[in-house]
Amino acid sequence: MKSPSRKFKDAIYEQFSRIGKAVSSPKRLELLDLLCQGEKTVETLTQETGLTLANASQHLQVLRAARLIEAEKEGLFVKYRLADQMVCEFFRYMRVLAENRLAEVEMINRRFLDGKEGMEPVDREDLLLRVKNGAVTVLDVRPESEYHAGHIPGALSVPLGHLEDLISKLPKDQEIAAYCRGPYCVLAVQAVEMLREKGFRAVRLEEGIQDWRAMGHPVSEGEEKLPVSGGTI
Amino acid sequence: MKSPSRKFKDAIYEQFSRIGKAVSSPKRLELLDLLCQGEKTVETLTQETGLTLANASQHLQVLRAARLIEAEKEGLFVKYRLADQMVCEFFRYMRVLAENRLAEVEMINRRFLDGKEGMEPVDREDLLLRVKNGAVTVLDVRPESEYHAGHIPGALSVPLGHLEDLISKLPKDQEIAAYCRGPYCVLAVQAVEMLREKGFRAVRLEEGIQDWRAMGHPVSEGEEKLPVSGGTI
DNA sequence: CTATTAATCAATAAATAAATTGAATAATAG
DNA sequence: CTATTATTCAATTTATTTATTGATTAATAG
Repeated sequence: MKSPSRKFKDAIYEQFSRIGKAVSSPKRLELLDLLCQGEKTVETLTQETGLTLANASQHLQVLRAARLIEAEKEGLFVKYRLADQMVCEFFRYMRVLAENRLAEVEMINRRFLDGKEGMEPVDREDLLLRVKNGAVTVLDVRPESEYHAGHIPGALSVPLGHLEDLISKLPKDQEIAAYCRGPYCVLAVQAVEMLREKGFRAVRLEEGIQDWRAMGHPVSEGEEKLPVSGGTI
Repeated sequence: MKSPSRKFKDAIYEQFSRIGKAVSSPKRLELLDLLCQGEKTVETLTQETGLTLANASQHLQVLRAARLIEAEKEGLFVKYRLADQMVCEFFRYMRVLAENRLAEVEMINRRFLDGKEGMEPVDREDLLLRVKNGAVTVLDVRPESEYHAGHIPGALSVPLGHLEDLISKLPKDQEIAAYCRGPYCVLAVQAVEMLREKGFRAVRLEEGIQDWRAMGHPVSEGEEKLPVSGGTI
């Protein structure tokens, strides 16, 4: 006995809720966040999230059913990627909304960073400016494939696992800024800890590449064309 | 056996998912959409959504637990409102994402408008320009309280239920543009149908006040200060 | 005080979603 | 062809969410 306009509204909000349902699970949000860094196979996503393979696959299918991500088979592997850059921006907006509205987010973050580096309140405006101007050595400590998918111009690709090997080649005279996937990614925190132990002046850049992009800054893809000292070491 | 950084991530994404869970129900999205138009009592929201009172109340509490909305008791009534304008922008972004990614949205919309007015492809850029310049008579056909909470400058408040009474006072010489809550609200569609039956040149402005605001246009609150012919009739 | 009204609470049944397990596909190598 | 590897499917258990019902609370009027 529903009116036509009631049916219409129900149908429309039902559609909107498909997006909501897709982003209502913590694990799916983590998957989305990872895919914002670039395309990945199911296996990679499984390892990064700590899910079982079948479970990860199912979550990915839920995200795909909501048209937030796409899959493409490449040989034995299936590569998943965002269906649209807009999805990344949506996720980012959701993250910022959570940061603004949910005091718990800051609490959890503070508790985790307590004792670790990165807590010291760096002047972020100033840091970002120096990063942009190349006045600091910028390290991208994410896996290499994510660096290739998009990185801060001039940044060196030094995946965390290789930092120990490459650390001797880094310039001692200039300050180092390490960044990774964003404020809730732990790679850069660990990189800075290691760098400081070895006597480097190192700070963590909280922004991920998507934050960088959202601020209107340019993003490089693939290898760096070394102007002076950029590129993979 | 979870590592500290695994625990940290789980806790963080768990928080993000609170937002996602809140917007994973069609009815809660409808409630949010309504609250984007201005604060409302539980009773009003119940009527608008077709929910039972207890059910609406429960959904509102879910939204409140996610800190997306706030409640304030005023006498016998409880008024709910958005906790932050950002919530409205988030909802809007979600809506646009759904429109872009889910073909079903356009299909449902087209099917509903089929036969009704509003289908005719009006030149929206041009219409918006004329609305902004006051070259058309703009009718806000939402309930009066929503008009007061925010409306297009120069628009007349003519709630749909009063349109029949006030229709004789409207200018016949100028084109009329009716708007309501947004592209999926049916009030303006109905208003335009009625206006055309009475011989007016009338078009529907799909944009709601939040779309208008998002486009960077000014929004008026309260009564219109009639410059020439604005304000409530 | 009692009656009225708006809203919430509490308990339940019904529907959905999540994680786990083992089996099934699909692409490729040998 | 068989074996291997990456992924998905299907079935199940468990947990969570939703809508409904009736009782309860809170503010106000008489």
